[in-house]
Order: sequence, then structure tokens, then C-alpha cells
Amino acid sequence: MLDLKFIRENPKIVAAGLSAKGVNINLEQLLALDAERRSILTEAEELKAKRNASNDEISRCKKNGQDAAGIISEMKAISQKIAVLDAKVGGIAEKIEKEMLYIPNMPTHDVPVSKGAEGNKVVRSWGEPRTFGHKIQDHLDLATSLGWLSMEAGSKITGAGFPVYFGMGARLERALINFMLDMHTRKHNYLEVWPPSIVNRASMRGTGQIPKMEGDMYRLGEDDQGNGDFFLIPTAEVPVTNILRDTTIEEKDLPVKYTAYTPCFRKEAGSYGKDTRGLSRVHQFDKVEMVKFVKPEGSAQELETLVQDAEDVLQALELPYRVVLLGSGDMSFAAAKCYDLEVWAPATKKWFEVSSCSIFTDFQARRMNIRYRNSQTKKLEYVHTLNGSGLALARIVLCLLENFQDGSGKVVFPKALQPYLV
RNA sequence: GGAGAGGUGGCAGAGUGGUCGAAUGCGGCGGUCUCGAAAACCGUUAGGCUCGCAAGGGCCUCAUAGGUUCGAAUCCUAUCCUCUCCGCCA
Repeated sequence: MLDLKFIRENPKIVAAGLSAKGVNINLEQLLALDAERRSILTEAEELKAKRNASNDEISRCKKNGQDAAGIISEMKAISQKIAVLDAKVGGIAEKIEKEMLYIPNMPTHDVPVSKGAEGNKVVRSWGEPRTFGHKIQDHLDLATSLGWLSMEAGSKITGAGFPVYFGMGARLERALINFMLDMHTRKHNYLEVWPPSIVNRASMRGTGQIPKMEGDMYRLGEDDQGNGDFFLIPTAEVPVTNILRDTTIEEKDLPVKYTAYTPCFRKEAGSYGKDTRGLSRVHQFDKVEMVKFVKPEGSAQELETLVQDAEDVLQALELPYRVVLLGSGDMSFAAAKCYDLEVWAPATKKWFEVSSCSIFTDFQARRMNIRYRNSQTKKLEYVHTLNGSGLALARIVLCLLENFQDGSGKVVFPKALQPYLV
């Protein structure tokens, strides 16, 4: 969420940011509502001040045994007037808040402005895309023939896009999760967290998946009041970031760094036919996520180290990858700046996004009310939040299978992973 | 799922209709004392919104949402959450 005061004072900057993100919001109308709200609010508050003064007077009269009937009847009328004005203000405020939830975060200055993915820039790459002297199979054929994976079994028990892993395929999932968690906790100093995979509406709203992307989420339960209903998490970002919702963090405790493994559930309606073969786009997958809460100053650098933490995993897995800075039009709703890590899959002949590392500046923190006391200003200020995949499993499995096959239908996994596969 | 107790400031904990945004203690911050520290003592210490160039005003908030009343932390209703006990259960 943006600061309404910021929008009021910088409508041009906000309009530019909206257009960079490709979002159409009627700012004039929003600001007109805001002005109307404040004007009625002032009127109501003046009456309330009057009422408070009169209440003191009534109290005094009663104590002295004097008659206060005159003032009381006068106050009755004023209270009614206040109720009318309060209702008006409440109605307008509700409209404003609703609209505010649809305003995306502003991109930072170093993000290329673009309509969509065409503005993305490869900022660096690591490793050489592998060449093979033998014929290679794509991950689906390979894993299926090895008996490690069955898309059919998953579609029978659930539906399309729910893989079932067997034997070494299943073990590989478990190995990757342990390997990544070990690296982030031991080498990168994240605190391991094991959160719920089902969250409530407030949590989804906090990180920004809702209201805009509600259609992409699996929802559980019925509700008519907007509460009490639950969602399957699309990413560990949701439960892990919401751990600190409505809290004030001690400045000395920043940065807070969490890492968590969770399954992830995504409906992604409308994505049919696009990169859907095998493990490239599935409705349930596993992921190890990193989440950071940091002070605003220096937060840009925190994104760089976050990306490095994710790159560290790829390098240990010996997977050639490139780092892509997303253009404004390709970034998610809440992100201010985002890097994707893409790994080359030599059989499918595509770069696969296996990590997305973003900084949300104070956008999520404002939605979630996560603050810290700035020792310089002595004020409570919003923290900055960041998160990144470290990494997303189904696609990493895809990339490992396609990169590490030996031509005889076997797979020789990278050294770093082998202790976990014993 | 059933029964009970309870939700007040960073924490603990008073407060049952009228100077209560809230006693007191702890903690935090500033100071006195000290070579320094501890102790002691003194002072200070919620957040949000809004008006104003500013100085400084005003309004709101005692889980949440309604209600009663001239007036609600205090009374009523609903919801949520926490704890204890019972039941069920991997």
C-alpha cells in the first residue's frame, strides 16, 4: 500500500509509477474523495470538540446538583448530526481504502520502464550452457522412463499439473529441500521457519496477493463477511512475512532473516498451453523461500545480497544461469524492483525462472503494519521487506535432469547434492 | 466439538457510566551524584488521523464490529483470539 499522503503530495510521480506498472487507476477521483473526506471530517471533529466540552459542563452541573437538561437536549441534536457526518466519512474512507488496495507499488528509479517482459535486461550470467556429445531427453521423458515421475498418477488423484514423484525422484525433492535450508541457515544466517500452508484473508492481503490476484489462489471455505476463509499459500512469502504483521521490531534485531520450506499452490488460470509440459508449470510445487525485514536505509543493497544467496545455491548445483532485471511492466504488484534467476534447460531449450528476488520497500510493511523505532528520529517507521526463492523445486528438478544426464538414460547429480542423496 | 476464565500502554497490572488516553510497578530515554559504573534520586516515555507556514490546536483508539446514553475502558449484543479442563484424534 502506498501512503495516501504521498499520493496527495506527489500525484505526478504516482501517475508515472502507475503507468510504468501498466495499471489504470483514476487518481483524480481518488484525491477528490480524499479531499471530501477531510473536509467532512473537520466538520465532524469540530462538533465533537464542542460535545466534549459540553460533556464536561454537564458533569460539573451534576456534581453541583444543578439542572443540565438544557445542555443535554442541545447535545442530543449535535450527537445526531455527528452520527450523520461520521457515517459519511466512514463511507468515503471505505471507498478510498478499497481503491488503495489496488494501487501497486512504485518501481524504483533503476528499473527499466516497460510494457511487459520486453523490457527485461540480463545483467549477468554464470556458467556455460552445457553441450552434449550424445542425444539428450527432455526432463519429462527422462524422469518418466526412470520411474521417478508420473504426471498421469497426479492427474488421476487430483488433476493436471500435480506431479507425483517416486523413488529417486521423491528423494531428490527431499534432498534439495534439506540442501537449500542447510545452506541458508548455516552459510547465510537465516533462521529456519516451518509455517502453516493455509493462511487467512488478512495474511493474503498483507503481502499483496489479494485483492488483485485472488483468482489465482486456491481458496478454502465459504464466507459472506470477508473473514474466516482460508487460502492455500502460493508461496512461503505469505505466512513467513505475516509472522511479523502488526508488530514493532526492535531496531537492534534488524535485519530479521527467515528461510522456510513450504509447498506452494497456484491456480494460474489462463496459463494453459504455455510452457505446461512436465514440471515447467505445475499447480503444486515445493520451494525454499528467503524473507528479510530490513531498515529502509541501505535496503537496495539487501536485494543484491538476497540475489547472491539464491545464486549461491545455483552455483553449488553447477547450473548455468543468468540474472534478469525485470522491467516495470513485468514486475509483480507489490514489487519495487525484482531480479529473476533463469536456468538453461538444454533439452527443452529454454531459460526457466527458478527464483524471483524482490524488494517491496515499505509497501508490504504498510499493509501489514510492521515497524521499528528509528533511534535517530525516535519515530516509528515502516521496515522494508524483501523475499526471494532459494529456490523453486519443480523447475530445479527439471533443470537438473536436463543438465546432468549422461546419455545412457542415467543422471549423475552435482557433487554438492550427492551427500543428500545417499 | 463441549464447559469455564480472560483480552487495558514495550511488559506486568489497576480501573464497573462523567477531568481516564488511562493509577502503580518494571523496562526505555534524559539528568544529578561518580574517575567511571552500580545503587539512589529527579524528570521523561503510546499510536493514528486532521487543521496550521509555524508555534500550537482538535479528533480518535482500552481485541473487533454494532447497540444503549447527553456521555462508555466501564452496561448490552455479535464476532475473533488466548488460556484451563473435558471429548475426539495423527
